[in-house]
Amino acid sequence: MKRRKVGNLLGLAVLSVVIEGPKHPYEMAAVLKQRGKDSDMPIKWGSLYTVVANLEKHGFVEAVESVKDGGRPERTVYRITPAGREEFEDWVRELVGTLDREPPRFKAGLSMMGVLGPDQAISLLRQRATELDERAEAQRAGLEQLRGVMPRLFLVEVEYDLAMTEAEARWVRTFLGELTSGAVPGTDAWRRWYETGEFPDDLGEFVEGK
Amino acid sequence: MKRRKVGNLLGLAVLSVVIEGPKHPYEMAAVLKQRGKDSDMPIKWGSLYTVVANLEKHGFVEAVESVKDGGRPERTVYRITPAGREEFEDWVRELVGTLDREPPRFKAGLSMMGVLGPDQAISLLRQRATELDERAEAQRAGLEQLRGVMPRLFLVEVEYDLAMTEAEARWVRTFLGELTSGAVPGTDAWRRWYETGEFPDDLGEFVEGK
DNA sequence: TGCGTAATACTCGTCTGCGAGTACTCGTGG
DNA sequence: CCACGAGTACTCGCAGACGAGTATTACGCA
Repeated sequence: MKRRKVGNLLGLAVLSVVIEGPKHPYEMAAVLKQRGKDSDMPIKWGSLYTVVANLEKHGFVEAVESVKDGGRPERTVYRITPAGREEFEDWVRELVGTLDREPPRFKAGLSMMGVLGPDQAISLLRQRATELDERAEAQRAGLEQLRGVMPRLFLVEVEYDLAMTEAEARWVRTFLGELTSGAVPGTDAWRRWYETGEFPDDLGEFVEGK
Repeated sequence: MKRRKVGNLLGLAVLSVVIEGPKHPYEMAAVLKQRGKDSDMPIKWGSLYTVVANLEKHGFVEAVESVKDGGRPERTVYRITPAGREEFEDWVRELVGTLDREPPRFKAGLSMMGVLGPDQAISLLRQRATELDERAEAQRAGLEQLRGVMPRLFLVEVEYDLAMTEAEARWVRTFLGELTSGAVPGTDAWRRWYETGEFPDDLGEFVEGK
């Protein structure tokens, strides 16, 4: 038995809008988009209908009616069920309350940075640092602008995002500093390894530093 | 044309081991597992063979031979190609140098925390904070222990992970502090909304605080 | 010597995700 | 007044991800 009957996060988004009233899939997507949820998660049309169908299969939503409004294609309107409400809350509870091992891709990159050699690594990290700063700046601006319009409580997730961006930027900058100032032992051995392609059979080379 | 011909991160892992010498799939998995890569990414057997096949299809690896060693099932041994080497480096370059919008699930949870009401939210956040501390502690311990054995350069990704865990823990604690001390306006309106199910039609309720 | 269990090395089939199409309708500018 | 582009509302089908199964051999141990 797997964890979640419907695993796609888009399913959560669907529940979150359909909880406010019955909707047909296209409308759900429209609401999501209008609320800016699509910025972190562009709506995938293919997935939307699959996900809604799955939610229905598991009794989290049910079809209410098929409206033929004007000459438009037939629309099936769905409504959330009590089970769906339950599932939604439980899902949010899980998301907020527990850590999920979902390791960031950057971590994978770091662990394989060896192949690039120190010089390239440094320039890439510099680039990342710049991008992080830019993103943080954009987030700060967006936040500032929203602060007048939206209550603080609705901005929490943006604040979190910003905090994390800043933290990563700080870490990258710190590491970069150590790397360029020669505080990290083994950089020379690393360069040699990159240039010759031969891995030093003495691991000690990486720890002495020159 | 999509970004990456083989998109699965497992493909990167495969390249990273096959670059050290020809291997058959099962052996790749074994090496990965032995190096502890499987802790952040448990090997999915189904994916492994699909991914290797795809890598072959796109010319990143090639079959070297089919060995019949002992009575064991036939094994197909793969070797990396120059294109594969190129792809590997390029992939790592991308991972290190650029930001990928891959929004954390916790962020989704935060943005929907509303349905839970403030009290439940607070207790869940406390739980998360505890888990974060535990993880950080475990990472610190692991790091300390590895530091004697492995060169610093090979521990970078763990250091990054730790820094991020600590940063998140700090943010959660800070937010929790604000929430419980009443520094966040609108908490009462939030509770009322949760208890009655009625969303205040005056958004101002969330901003006045009481 | 025989038996159960772990390790080896995959194969198969399902289920999901999603891009690309389809078809219809409404508004508007020429 | 009608052609065309933007919006509406899906459908289809492929490709990738993955779990669960399969078959064989090696090994410990009673």
